[in-house]
Amino acid sequence: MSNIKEIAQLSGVSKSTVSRVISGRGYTSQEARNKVLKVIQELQYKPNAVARAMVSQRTHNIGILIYRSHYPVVSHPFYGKILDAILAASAQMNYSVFVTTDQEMSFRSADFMLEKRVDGLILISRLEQNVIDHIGKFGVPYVMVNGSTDVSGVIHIVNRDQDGGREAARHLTGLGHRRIFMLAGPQSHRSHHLRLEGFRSYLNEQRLECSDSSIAYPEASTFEEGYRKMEENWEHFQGGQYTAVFGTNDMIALGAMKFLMEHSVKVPGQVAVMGFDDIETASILTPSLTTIKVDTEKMGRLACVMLDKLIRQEAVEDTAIELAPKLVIRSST
Amino acid sequence: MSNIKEIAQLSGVSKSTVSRVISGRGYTSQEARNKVLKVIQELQYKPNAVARAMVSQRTHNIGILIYRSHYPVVSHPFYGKILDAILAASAQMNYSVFVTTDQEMSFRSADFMLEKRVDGLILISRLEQNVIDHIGKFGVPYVMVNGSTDVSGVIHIVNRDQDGGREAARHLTGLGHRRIFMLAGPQSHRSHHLRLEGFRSYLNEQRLECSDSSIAYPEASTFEEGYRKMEENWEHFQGGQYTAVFGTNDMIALGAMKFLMEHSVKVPGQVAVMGFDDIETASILTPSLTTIKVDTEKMGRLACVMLDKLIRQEAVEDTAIELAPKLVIRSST
DNA sequence: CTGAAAGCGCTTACAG
DNA sequence: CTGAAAGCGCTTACAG
Repeated sequence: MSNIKEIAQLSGVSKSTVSRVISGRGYTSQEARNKVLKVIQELQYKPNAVARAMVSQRTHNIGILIYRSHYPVVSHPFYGKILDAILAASAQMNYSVFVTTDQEMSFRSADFMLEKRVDGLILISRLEQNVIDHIGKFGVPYVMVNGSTDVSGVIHIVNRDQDGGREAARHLTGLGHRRIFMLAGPQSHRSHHLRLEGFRSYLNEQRLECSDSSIAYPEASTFEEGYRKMEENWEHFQGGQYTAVFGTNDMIALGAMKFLMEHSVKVPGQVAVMGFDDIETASILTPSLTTIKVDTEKMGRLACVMLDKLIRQEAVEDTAIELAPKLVIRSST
Repeated sequence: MSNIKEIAQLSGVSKSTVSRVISGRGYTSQEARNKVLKVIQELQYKPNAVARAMVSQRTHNIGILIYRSHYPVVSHPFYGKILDAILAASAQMNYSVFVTTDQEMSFRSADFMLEKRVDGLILISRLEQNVIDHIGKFGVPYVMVNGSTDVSGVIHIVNRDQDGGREAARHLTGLGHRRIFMLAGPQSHRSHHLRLEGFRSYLNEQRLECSDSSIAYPEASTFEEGYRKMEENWEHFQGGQYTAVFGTNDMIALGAMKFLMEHSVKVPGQVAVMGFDDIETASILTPSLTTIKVDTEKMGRLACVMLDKLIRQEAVEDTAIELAPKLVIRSST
């Protein structure tokens, strides 16, 4: 590939002039400009971004870190959508993005990104405090998406999960359901915890029963675990006169729904099922799943916008950005 | 962030020595090594990969280009899985990866990657010949995944789609189906074309009827289009005594299945439905979908392995790498 | 308006 | 075994 030196020689000017023509900064004569531009065309010159980064101390690259112990990661129906939004937004803002996934919660991926001198980092989902602390030490700007941290002042974009939980409870009770079985994902995860909390708080306010025996805790937020927990609690469920199931995410709800249908339970006729997230599968299934939609598009976009502000050292008003969830009524309730 | 110069000063040696200690190349005394390593520890020094790339003319970055006009891209149930595999494999091989998605088939994304001086490029899915030609001009190694090109000598990793189509036909006819309705995605796309071709060739060999009226062509390979085409052909379908539907991908098949179920057709009792790809949703739905599994994991991994060979200028035996599809029997047939 | 020089943070021969 | 120098491809003051 050609470089600035070659272009300078071929067009009979100095490297400085070539640089000025390309950047448009500083004075250049019309004549010089024409000659240079012509040679650039002919050689199909592509400026070397590595060299530029070297002198400007800015790579215009950002890194996305996703820690997940299980597949899918990028193709995850929820996180993948956030990633899609980030990719679209960052392209518009002229950032290239490194996507890094890590099975274990190690420093490896983070260090890699640090060595590559990314301008900033987007941390997706839950990650351990020590990783956050580690990254914080190097002064590289970062934002968190759909996760939380104890470090104050860190920009994080989250869904109003508690409100969403309440919304779900309002919808189900509004339909007349009084005995609702809850399948709540890992409570160490902010979202699952808050969704359950919101759901329960609404039931409590309405003076509806909501005992601990009405809650089962799948060990992972997966379809399989949703199915398994429903199976495990099948006898209790039948004896408890439940008329509805609430899962703290769609996958769990879908797993439970599958189990119910396999046992000839009519959904929503006999039991209504509701999830949270609004993944694509939720709308495809028969019956399609009623759920609480998380605005993943906005999450991803805002993550980029906020990170860009941090990178450019602009003032940032809010450190916690909370997005409004939205009830999506389909045919499972 | 600290640099090699700072480390040299603090440990009382030259930059050259520091560099030698870090790289492990060339001689260094035990004493010098200890001093340098100690300072590196204290400063939490992270070598600047940008500077290294500058001198070594190798970034150890690769770029993934995905052109798709519609969302989802990264979270696409099929392409996302390939991407996941690429990410995992490239991390193992110490490459960082830029993920770039583009709505239009422009040079923009490709040029961006070229400017970043990636060591190589992975092109996913179908892309127009002019984009491939453009990339080819710059001498950057690239491989294609799940796509095809007229340029000879280009490494491409594909599924044996024709074999898969035949396998599907064998399965359905083996179950006794004689009248099969086909929903074939965009025929400009290699996969959809070959899958249909394979399916038809098997029927022909078995002297089974396979007229053009038994085929409908959804305009996109989506759930919605599968549904819509089934709807459009509903009368014809009912009149034609069809007992099975074959979709050239799962999404199309799923759309058709949804329509059938909404019209009280028992699947597989009255009509069997079969897809292609084996996306996650296929196993989740009730009834779960019988399909032909594409080895996306291997596709992604091989793409990295082959690209790495090209980058290191190793000899490459085969230019076309074809993976074997696998029949996955579930409950829709 | 233009060019020579210095410098970004490294690595790699080359002397010593 | 070690250090000074040159160079990777740019940009940015600075002189002219």
